[in-house]
Amino acid sequence: MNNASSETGRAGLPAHERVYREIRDQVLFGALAPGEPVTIQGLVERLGAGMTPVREALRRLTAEGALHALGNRRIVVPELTAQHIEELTEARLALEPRLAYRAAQRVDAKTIAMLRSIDRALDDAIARGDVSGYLSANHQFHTSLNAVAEAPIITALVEGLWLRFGPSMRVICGQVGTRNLPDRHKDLLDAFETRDLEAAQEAMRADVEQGMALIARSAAPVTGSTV
Amino acid sequence: MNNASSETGRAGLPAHERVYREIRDQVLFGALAPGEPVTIQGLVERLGAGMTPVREALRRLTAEGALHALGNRRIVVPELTAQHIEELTEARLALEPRLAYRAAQRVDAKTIAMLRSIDRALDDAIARGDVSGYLSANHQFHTSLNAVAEAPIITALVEGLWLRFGPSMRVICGQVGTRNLPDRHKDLLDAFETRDLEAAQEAMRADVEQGMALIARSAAPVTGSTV
DNA sequence: CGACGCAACATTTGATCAAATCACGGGGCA
DNA sequence: TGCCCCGTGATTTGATCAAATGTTGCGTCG
Repeated sequence: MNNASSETGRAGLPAHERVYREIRDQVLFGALAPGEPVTIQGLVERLGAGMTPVREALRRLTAEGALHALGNRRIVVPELTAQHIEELTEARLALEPRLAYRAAQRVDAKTIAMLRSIDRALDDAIARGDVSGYLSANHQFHTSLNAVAEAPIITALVEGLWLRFGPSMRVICGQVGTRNLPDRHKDLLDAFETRDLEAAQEAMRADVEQGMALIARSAAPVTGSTV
Repeated sequence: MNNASSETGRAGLPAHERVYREIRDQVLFGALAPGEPVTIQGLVERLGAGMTPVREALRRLTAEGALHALGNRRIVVPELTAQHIEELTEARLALEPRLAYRAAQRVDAKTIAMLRSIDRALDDAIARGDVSGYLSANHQFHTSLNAVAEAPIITALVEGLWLRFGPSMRVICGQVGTRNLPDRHKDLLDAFETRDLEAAQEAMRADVEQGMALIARSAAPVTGSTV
């Protein structure tokens, strides 16, 4: 009971870990806009943590590509160029269908039920026009799926990829609304139930391609937008 | 002229960056053995740096998977299990042939000449039985190749993968000697010269598979070996 | 238009606090 | 009587903080 920050279930963890997750979630859910500068002291004030933990969290996030370190020892939320989007698409297509394939080999009925539950929450969020809810549920769906694949290294790679397009995802959802958002999850879950490995892989491929196409289409070089 | 450490061409960089590269090279070239504990204070003494830079470098390396953080806030060089090797193989096969493909699209004559030069140094190292020389040249070959692919994100992913099996690579070379080391570089370079994209991709696939098979074969669960 | 000065910020250091491991000694059990 | 298990204290190591230092960027004045 030494910490007076918001009780979001991060008790007992070291400060740098808590700070890391805090910032990571803010990147993932779009609380930080692309191009926005990130200062250490600002974070120190905002999160009520010391300087060293913030520093370590920032270093870790830049190593993962969630943040971008300019040469001038300044850190910003990266803005995706068309080049980056193309590369991210290629990387995701190379890895995530494989994870789906592995997951289809290992998934059980209980997990499928859980995934369906998450997917229903996702549909609800879309129906409500709840962007944050959609992003959160979508991420949770894929995270849960990756856990089933039992491939921690590849999963870590993919998580890093998600960190990179998180901020842009938020911007895009704000632009196009929650209509036309990708959801190949039904096909994926059906493939899980029939143990069709190839179909699961294909469904994931389609989901990734659809999502990244959305980002690519809306990728305007917005610099200083209204936060 | 504030730093009295060894002049290895790392002048002008921030201390944490210098420390990071130092440790990373030691991991990559096998100066640190798998299972070996890594302490902050030991590094502080050995590298003559402050505590905070060492701390940041360690955090970054653990984030990349080059080091493994135990729950008990202790850090060790990871030991690869068969599971990990299988996963690393899958990830490398998914990514590196693509990089070779992209490199083949973009490579020019001058770069091919440079790569051939590195490959000759590599052959020399094998002939001399120089393990460190082989590891260094091999890494340099792939790094130079990746630079040609113009895919910084995927390249960063692959670099992270290399960090993971670096220590084991060293151990294995020590066991089997420099004979039978993988070298599909000739095929790769020939494919570059004829602009055969598919052949380049295939050569890289073979090189990766050969190298990882070597690791998998020699992967004994050695715990406390003679350091 | 260029040079100077100011302010904000990152970097680094050293010290201090907290946690975990290791070694050692005593007691119980075969 | 000898061996093994467990509790306790010392020591090593990690985590965090506050302050000093150097650099960068920007506004301003000549």
